[in-house]
Amino acid sequence: MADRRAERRAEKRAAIIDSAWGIARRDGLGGLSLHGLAAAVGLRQPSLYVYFDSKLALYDALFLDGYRQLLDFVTERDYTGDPRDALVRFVRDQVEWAGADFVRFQMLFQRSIPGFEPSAESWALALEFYDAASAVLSAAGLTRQADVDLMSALISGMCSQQAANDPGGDRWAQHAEAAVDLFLAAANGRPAHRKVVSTGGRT
Amino acid sequence: MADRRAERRAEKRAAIIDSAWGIARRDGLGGLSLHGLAAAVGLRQPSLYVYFDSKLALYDALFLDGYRQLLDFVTERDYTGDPRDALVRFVRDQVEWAGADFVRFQMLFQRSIPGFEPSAESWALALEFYDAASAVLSAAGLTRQADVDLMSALISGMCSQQAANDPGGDRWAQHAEAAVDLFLAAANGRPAHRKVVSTGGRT
DNA sequence: GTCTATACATCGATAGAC
DNA sequence: GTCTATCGATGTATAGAC
Repeated sequence: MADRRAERRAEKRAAIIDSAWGIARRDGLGGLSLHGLAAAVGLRQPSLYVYFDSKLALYDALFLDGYRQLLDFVTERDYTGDPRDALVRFVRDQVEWAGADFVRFQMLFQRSIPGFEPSAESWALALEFYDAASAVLSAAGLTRQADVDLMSALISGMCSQQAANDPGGDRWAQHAEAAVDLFLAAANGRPAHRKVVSTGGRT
Repeated sequence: MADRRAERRAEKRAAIIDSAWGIARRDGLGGLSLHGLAAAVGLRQPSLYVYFDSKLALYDALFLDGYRQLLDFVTERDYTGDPRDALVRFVRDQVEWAGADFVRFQMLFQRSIPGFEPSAESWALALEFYDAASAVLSAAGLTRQADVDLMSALISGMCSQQAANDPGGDRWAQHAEAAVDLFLAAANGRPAHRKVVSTGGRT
């Protein structure tokens, strides 16, 4: 078909985005420049405007691409089966995924670029991920708002620390099981009212 | 004596730093410019070089000032008394403090400015804070590396979510008690103990 | 210590030829 | 679709007068 052109265009766009990730990993997200990016893909800077309307549009494409990667990563994995085990795997996967690429994590989960707001289309993909994550938590019995808020915060914190302090490692990822069991122990053995306790001593 | 001059100089430096925080809150940390900052304090841009050697030095001053604020905040509070209650107060205070100023949180705990690395002097102050935080955790019985890593991650995540999603609110801060009790219930129902090494952590 | 003037670089974006 | 050329803005930093 005559969509040969659109296809090659999409491929080139993807190549530019890949290259942008590489530069961002080296120079930081805020250090990304169109001149440098163009040079890296064998173009002159104005030619990038054939593929992106503006620099913010490029950032939006990165945001979208990052969530596409994350969503692909999540959907190609199996979080069915025993809900507790699934949640453990989910947490470990998330932390490892975050630790694999700090700037990608930064782009998706932190607000480090002044003036950048994801487009509605990109944000929709982000919401898809949050829905998928909610399903895994919910299946394991974490449905109360407080539980979800806290578990989300813990996963987020583990990802952040892993990405910032031990990129590529597993110092925080290895605590996935402990993290999940903390919550499940509390959520399962919870009567109407929580009334603890802590003697300060040990048993 | 003739330190009148040094005194006024320090005051002016502090005024510049305060103004810089205000601009950063409005334009983002990366959106801070020396021209804009100078105008805001009634100076011309080159005059800022009397007070700061470079823009990175200004960022370092902000980093230092932020940790000074945090350390003042922590030391003026009382985290003695019942260790569990102290830890609950500590967590709540931290989350509220983070939620009070997103860019300050961003400067202290995220790496959003390409090329900026805190100086050794500034970093020393950061370590003071981590020591103080460790003491509060440790007093409550959280001494194992895994416990400290996870509790740190949870506090960090709560702060991050609070600052990014509910600035000035208390959606995450109100879960301080639940967060602490999760950990203490687990830590107390467990025979102890291994030795812990320094966390060296940063979010 | 503050100013004017300016160097000098970088950057995002546009116009128009090919 | 890619280029050359260039604009205009911004931004950091320095020199030197006062």
